Amino acid sequence: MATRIEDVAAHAGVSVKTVSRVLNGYANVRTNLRARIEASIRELNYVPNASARSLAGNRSYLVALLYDNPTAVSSYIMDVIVGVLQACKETPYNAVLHPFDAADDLAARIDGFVAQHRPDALVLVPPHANNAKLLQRLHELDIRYATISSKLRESCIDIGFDERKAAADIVSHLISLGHQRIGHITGLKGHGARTWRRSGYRDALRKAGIAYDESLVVDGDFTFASGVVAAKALLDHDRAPTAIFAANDDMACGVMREAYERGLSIPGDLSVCGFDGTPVSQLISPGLTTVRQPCREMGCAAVESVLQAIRDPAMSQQERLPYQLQLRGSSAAPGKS
Amino acid sequence: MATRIEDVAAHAGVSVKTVSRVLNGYANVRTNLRARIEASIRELNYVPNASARSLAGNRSYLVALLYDNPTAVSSYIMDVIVGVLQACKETPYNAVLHPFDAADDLAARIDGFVAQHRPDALVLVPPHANNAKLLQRLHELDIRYATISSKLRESCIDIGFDERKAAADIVSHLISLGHQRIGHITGLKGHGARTWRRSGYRDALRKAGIAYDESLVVDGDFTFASGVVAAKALLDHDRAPTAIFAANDDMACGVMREAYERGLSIPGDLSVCGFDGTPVSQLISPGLTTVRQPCREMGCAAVESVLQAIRDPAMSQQERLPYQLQLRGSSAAPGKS
DNA sequence: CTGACAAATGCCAGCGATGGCATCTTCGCA
DNA sequence: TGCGAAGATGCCATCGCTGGCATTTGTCAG
Repeated sequence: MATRIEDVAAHAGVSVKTVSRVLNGYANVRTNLRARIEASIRELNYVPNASARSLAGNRSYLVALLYDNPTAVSSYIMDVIVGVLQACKETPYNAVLHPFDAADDLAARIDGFVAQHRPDALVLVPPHANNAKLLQRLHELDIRYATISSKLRESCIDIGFDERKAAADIVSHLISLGHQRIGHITGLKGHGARTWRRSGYRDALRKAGIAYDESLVVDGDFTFASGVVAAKALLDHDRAPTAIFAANDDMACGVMREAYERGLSIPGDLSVCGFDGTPVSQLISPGLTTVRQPCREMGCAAVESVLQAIRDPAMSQQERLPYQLQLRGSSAAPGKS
Repeated sequence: MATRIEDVAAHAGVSVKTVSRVLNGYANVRTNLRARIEASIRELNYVPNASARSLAGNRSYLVALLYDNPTAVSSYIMDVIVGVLQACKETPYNAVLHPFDAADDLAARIDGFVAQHRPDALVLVPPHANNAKLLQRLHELDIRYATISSKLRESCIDIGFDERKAAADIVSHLISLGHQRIGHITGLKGHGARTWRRSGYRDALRKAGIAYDESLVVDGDFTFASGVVAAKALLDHDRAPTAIFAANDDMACGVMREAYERGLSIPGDLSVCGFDGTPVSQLISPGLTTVRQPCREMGCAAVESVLQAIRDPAMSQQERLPYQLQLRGSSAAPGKS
C-alpha cells in the first residue's frame, strides 16, 4: 500500500541499504548517487515507517514528556509541551505525552512504559524532575533524560531559570516603588518553587535593609482559593501590607478577588504581584505584574539538549534561561490612586 | 535486554502464539492456560514492544490528534488533549499530538504523516475538522477519524455540543435579568463558532421579542485586543448597551479591561458574558458569566467513538454533549450597583 | 469404542527497516 | 602500470510480534 524503502531503491536503481544510508545521514554515499536517491524519495513521497525503523534500529525516535496531574493540565505544563513539540518539529523525533500520577510508585511504573515504547529520551518536569527514586531508576535503565527544574543538578541535563533571583527582582520592583510592608503568599509545601520564591523575597528585603516580618508571610498552596484565604489574613493584619507578592499568578488573582470584595482599588490601595506569567496575567484588569517563566523555551531547550546527548553521551549540561519581569498595572507606588 | 514474548512463552510453557492470543484478547484459549500465561506476564513484568506489534499487526495503537496553531496552544485545545489522553489511558492506544499549520496544504501533508506513523485513528478539532479537502483525503486513504465540531456532519463520527443553543441560553439569561440593549462581539470570520454564537444571540432576542439592532453587533476575532476595540465601539454608541455578550472569554476580558479603563463598574454599569469557560473566567474579578464547553468530554468521547468504529467499521455517530451555563458575578440586573 | 468435527495450540513466514560483514570501486603512489 | 588501502555499495540476518494454516486435542453422537 504505502511506499517502502524497497520501492525507492528500485526507482533509484540502488540497493535498499544505500537508501537507508541516505535516510540516516551516513557520509559514505557518492554525491550523485545521494542526489538521485533523494530525488526518488521526493518523487515517490516516501516516508520511512516509524515502527519498522524503531524495531530494526533499536531506536524509537520518541521523546517522552512525563508530567503529573493528568486531570488538569496547568498552563505551565501546557507551555512546556508547546516547547517540546516545537523542538521535535525540526528533528526526526516525535513527542509522546505521558501523564504519570505522582502518587503512584513511579520508579516501578516507569519500567513498563520504557519497555513498551523505548523512548530514546525523557523530559521530566516538577515534581517528577525532583523524584530521586525515579531518577535513580532511569540511571539503572540507562535512559537519557533531561529535567526541567530550578535545582540545576550536576551531572545531568537540567534546564531551569533563576527562580530565586526572579522572585527577588519582582520584590525589589515593589520596594523601588516605595513599598516597605510587603506581604508574601507562599507556594505549596514540599515544592522547590515555594522555597526559591520565598528565599528571593527575603533576599530583596535584606538587600533593601527592610526587616523580615514573619507575620507578613502566609502559607498558600498555589490555588486561587488559597490566595483568597491568605489575602484575607494579610488584609486583616493590624498593620496591613501595601503590597502582596504571591508565589504564583493564580494566588495573585485570589488576592485581587479579595481586594475586589472589599472594595479596595488595585494598585491604589494595594499592589499585587504574581509569578509565572500565565495567560490570565494579561487578561485580568488591571494587568498583573509578574515574572514570565520561560516555559516554552525550557521545553525546547530540554529536548535539544537531550537529543544532543544522544549523539555525545558524555554530555551533561546545566542551562539557565532568561526570565522576564512583566510590569503591568497591578503594581504602583503605595497610597496612589 | 527487556522481556520478550518468547520469554513469557518459555516461562509459561506454551507457544509464543498462544501468549500473543492472550495479549490480543482472542477467545479460544483454555481458561487455565490463559490464567497461567497472565501470571507469567505479571511475574516477568512483560509489556509488548509497541514497534514490533505495530509492524507485524499493521496496527499502530496510535490515535493522532491534529490541531492548528503550533505556537500558542489555546486552553480549548489543551482541554481536548487532556480528554484524549484520558480516554487513551484505559486502552492499549496511545495519543500522538500533531500540530499542523492550517496555512499549509494539509491534504497533501497528511499523506506523509500517515505513511510515517500509520495512526489507527485521527481526531480533528476546528479548523481542521471543517477542512473539506482534508476530510476528503482521509476518506481516500481510508483512515478512520472523528471530528470535534458543532456541525454534526452525517456519515462521520462527530462530537460536539449545541453551540447555538448555548449562546441563546446565555443571552436569555441576560434578558431575564432585565437587559434590553445587549451588545454582541462576534468571533473571527470563517469560523463556525462565529456563526453559531451569533445565531444563538439572535435566537434569544427573537424569542424575547427584542428587535435585532445591527449597530449592537461588532466584529471581533477571538483575541483580547479585539475585545477591547469592540468594547470601545459599543460603549461609545449613543445608546450604549447595558450588557455585552462576547463570543469568547478572552474578548469578554477585553470588555472588562475597557470598562476598567473607563471606570465603569461591572456588573453595576455593565454586564458582561463570555463563552468557553476558560480558566480565566474563574480567576478574574468579578467572576465571568460564561458557558463551559465540554472540551475534555469531547476529546474523550471522540477517542472512544473512533476506537469503537475500529471494531465496528460501519459505525457513524453524532453526539451532542451537555454544556454548562456558569453564572458568576459579571452579570446582574441593569443599573444595579 | 470409534469416527467426525470443532476447538485449542503450534509452526513458520513476513511486516519494513537497519547492522554487520563481504564485495566491488576508486584512487594514490611506487 | 599495478597494487593495496580506503571508500562505496550490496547481501542477508535480524529486531519482536502477529497472521495464516497445519496439527493436535477434546467432544459427542452413533
